[in-house]
Amino acid sequence: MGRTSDAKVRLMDAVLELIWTGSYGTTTIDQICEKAGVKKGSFYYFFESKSHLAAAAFDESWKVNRGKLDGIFSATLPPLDRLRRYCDYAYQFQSEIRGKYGKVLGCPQVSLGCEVCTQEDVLQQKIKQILEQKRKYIESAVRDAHAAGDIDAPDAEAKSKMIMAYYEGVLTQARIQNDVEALKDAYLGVFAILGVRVCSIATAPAAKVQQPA
Amino acid sequence: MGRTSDAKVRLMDAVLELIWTGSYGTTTIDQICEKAGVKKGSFYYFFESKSHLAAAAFDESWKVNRGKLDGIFSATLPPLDRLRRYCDYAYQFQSEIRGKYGKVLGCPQVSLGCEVCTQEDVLQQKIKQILEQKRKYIESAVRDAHAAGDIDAPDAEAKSKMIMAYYEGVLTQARIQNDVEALKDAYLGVFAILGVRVCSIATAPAAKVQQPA
DNA sequence: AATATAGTTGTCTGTATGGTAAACTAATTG
DNA sequence: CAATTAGTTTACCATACAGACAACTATATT
Repeated sequence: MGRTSDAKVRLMDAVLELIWTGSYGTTTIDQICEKAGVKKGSFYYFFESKSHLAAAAFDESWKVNRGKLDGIFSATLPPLDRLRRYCDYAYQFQSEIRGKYGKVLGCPQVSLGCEVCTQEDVLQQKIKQILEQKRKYIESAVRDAHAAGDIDAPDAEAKSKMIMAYYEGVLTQARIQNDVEALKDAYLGVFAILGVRVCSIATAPAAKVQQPA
Repeated sequence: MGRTSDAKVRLMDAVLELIWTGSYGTTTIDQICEKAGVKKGSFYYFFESKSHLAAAAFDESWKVNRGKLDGIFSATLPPLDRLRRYCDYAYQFQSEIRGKYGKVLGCPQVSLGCEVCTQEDVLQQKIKQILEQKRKYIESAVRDAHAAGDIDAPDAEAKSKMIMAYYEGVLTQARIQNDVEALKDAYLGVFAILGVRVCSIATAPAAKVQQPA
């Protein structure tokens, strides 16, 4: 074995941040290399193109992020609490992002997916796949809520697609408007879609979502 | 007066199509000029930059499109019918687009807004402004529905924001998934958000939205 | 220490890009 | 028809870009 380095992960971190804070199209390989502190030769040693790097980076990032969602959507929690926590998490997280970057950045997968879906097929497939996995969390929460008699939603898949559209829609709006406030009440929309009488929930908000280290 | 030409509108048409079918970042001035059949010198005669052209084009396009929404949201129609028609329109329109371009393209304003919001301020403001105007249609429909006793929605603005997030979210998903099917049932989500008992509506679907010439 | 492996660097090339300037052409008006 | 205005074209420049490559360095294994 030769020596090891973290240049690969630095490149992945860099591209994620550049795409998220800007866009895929305007992010250049030179920029990525500069931010990562990696020379262009090394870039081409590790990745064959910008799109391959981006796909790898989103894949890797999702593996990490999944753990957070596993916690939020823990099966030990009442199903509607999980959804509530998911909304709270979005607000919390985007607020942090706003503090860090001065801007609300929304959902990386949707932003990138929306931008490249007609152009970059490999990347596009990766994004679709991640978003589909995200939806599964919602779907099983809805199914559990129905089974528990909390809501009437025999078609959990259909409901989860609605909620997903709404949730990602709110995040996209937050990005475009550069405003986190709409996220604060996002759960109201989710519960409305599910036909939950919100008053009974609003008085007992879920505990704050813990940020992992 | 010297001679006249339609090079300006050809440029605006071209940039709209290129951004919508692709993205803002990857659309070059040379591409725009080629598609419009206009030389680069002429481009710079009419517009000072790509972003200025895009802003003008979106502005102009919105002026045209507004007429369509005025029809869909006609105050003479029952308020919930207006929303239903709006959803039907999205499905119809995106289906046409899919036929024409082979791809579902979603909402131009959201796609562009999401892409450039951290980078192009002029453009960003224009997009925000158009989206806000779009929302107003929904808001007044919700207010009228509440006044008519069809729904219980004392805060029409808040509800309209939810519906807007959902509606644009469904369109964005349609683009990313390249699938119009979710749009067919979009009205279900809208009515769920409004707490409408959908069964009573679903049996009496609104008339097909007419396409203006 | 020898050698293979893993990682790094600076440089080079061809092309695409935005942007400018100046020459040119067509329509309109007095 | 001459002057003016509006619109068009071509040629050109500097820069930024993706991508390739060959030379180089550090580490691990034997």
